[in-house]
Amino acid sequence: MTVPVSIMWFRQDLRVKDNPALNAACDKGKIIPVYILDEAGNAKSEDSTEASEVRELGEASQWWLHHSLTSLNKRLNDHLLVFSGDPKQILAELVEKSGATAVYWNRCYEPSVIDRDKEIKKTFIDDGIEAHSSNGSLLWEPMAVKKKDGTPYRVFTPYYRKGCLNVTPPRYPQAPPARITYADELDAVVSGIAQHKTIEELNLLPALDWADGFSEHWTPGEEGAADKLQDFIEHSARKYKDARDIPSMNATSHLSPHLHLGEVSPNQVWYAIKNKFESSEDKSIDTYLSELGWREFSYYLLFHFPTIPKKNFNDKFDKFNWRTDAKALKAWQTGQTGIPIVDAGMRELWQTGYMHNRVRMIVGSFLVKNLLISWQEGERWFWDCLVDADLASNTASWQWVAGTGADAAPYFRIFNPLLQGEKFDKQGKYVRKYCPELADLPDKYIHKPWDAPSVIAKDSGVELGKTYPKPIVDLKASRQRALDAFQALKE
DNA sequence: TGAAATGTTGGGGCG
DNA sequence: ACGCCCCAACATTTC
Repeated sequence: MTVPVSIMWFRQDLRVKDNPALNAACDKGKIIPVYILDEAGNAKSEDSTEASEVRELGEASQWWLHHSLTSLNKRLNDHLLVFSGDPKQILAELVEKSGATAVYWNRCYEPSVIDRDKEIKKTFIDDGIEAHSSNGSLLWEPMAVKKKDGTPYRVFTPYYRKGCLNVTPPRYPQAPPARITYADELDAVVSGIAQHKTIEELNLLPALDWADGFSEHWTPGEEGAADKLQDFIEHSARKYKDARDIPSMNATSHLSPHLHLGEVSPNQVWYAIKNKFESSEDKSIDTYLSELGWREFSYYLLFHFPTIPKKNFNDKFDKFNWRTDAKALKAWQTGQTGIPIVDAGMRELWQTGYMHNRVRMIVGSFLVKNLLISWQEGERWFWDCLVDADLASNTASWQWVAGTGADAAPYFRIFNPLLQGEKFDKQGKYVRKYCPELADLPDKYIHKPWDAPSVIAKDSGVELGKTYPKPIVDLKASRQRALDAFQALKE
């Protein structure tokens, strides 16, 4: 009697533990583990509607993916088969060549991917091949959560409390498969498939050495994710509520890039925290868990409002006249705005592929409100630079900051980067780290070098317009300009 | 998961 | 002792 063979199609679930699809596939028999870099989307992007956007991965995400696949392959004892091309066609060919009788995967929630996967599932089932999808990435799947009247929530708190917490607890993490048995002679199976590649051949690493610094901060893969989670639980979770706002403390979990590719499931994080701290012994635990809730909310919004990656959630803003200012945009991107906390954040992003969340809000507000440049520009830059770039979180968060989104910051909430700096980076530790040319300024002027008396500036080696830019906008005037512009829209 | 303007209160200095 | 002013500290309102 022969053992049935299944294809385990890895996507955004690059882990072995708590992987429902992998467990189901292993229960069935032997597996063929597969990863496919989807290039189908790029070819048809011309005629795609807003709702079915398929994006090319950002540069930082590509770097991460390369290392994450390498790590997964190791965990699978070098059995991961990697392809580049159209998943539908490649999977079909694999099924045919291998004699597999079933395909397993965990669901993704980007609009275009949902459509694609539905089609794949239907085709297989029509051909008599089993196709099973599971929930491996979310605590609460979007389709299950609705208001009483059947429409989706638009505000976070009722969504999270009434729609999620009060209805069902998140699925408890599953034990990893007792053993993984691989299908025989995988080499023969893939030998004739042109799209078969090695991980290196996917060409995910940037040509320049831009990403070299990333590895000082990050270890992509399931093990790196577990380490970060352990670190967070031991050192930061208990003080999260207040410490998370201080960029120099690095008291956030740093799990976002790991969660994005599913190197750890939100369920594993949720229960690791819950079990460790019993019934939320302090508010920090609930605050952290609600941040996982915001991640869920982003996926929820993307599912129910699939146009949010491109269009304003609140279409009133469609007629807003954003400024086009290539020079200012460039200054923002490169951390040369002359506003220390903004520049520090943008440079952290460039150097590490990451930015502390408090600072993301500050630089976002600055771009959209002080510079009046559209959130899409910011979103695109983050998409390319962030190792945790995630369509759902990135677009929902930018719309939030811009005031165009669901349950968003109101238009009149304009961060004053100077006050934010003084409040959350009192001694300027964060600014000094990423803007070393300002490091010798006294605390009093670290966030406003333009106010430093000339003697002090000179002593600190700071010459505005030379060693560090003058502010590219006047904070007070640009604030007023934004208020006026948004006010006009309202009328 | 703001900021700034405006309003209110209460303590202390002072005539 | 009292009124007056100043101002910090806090609260409320408005954008």
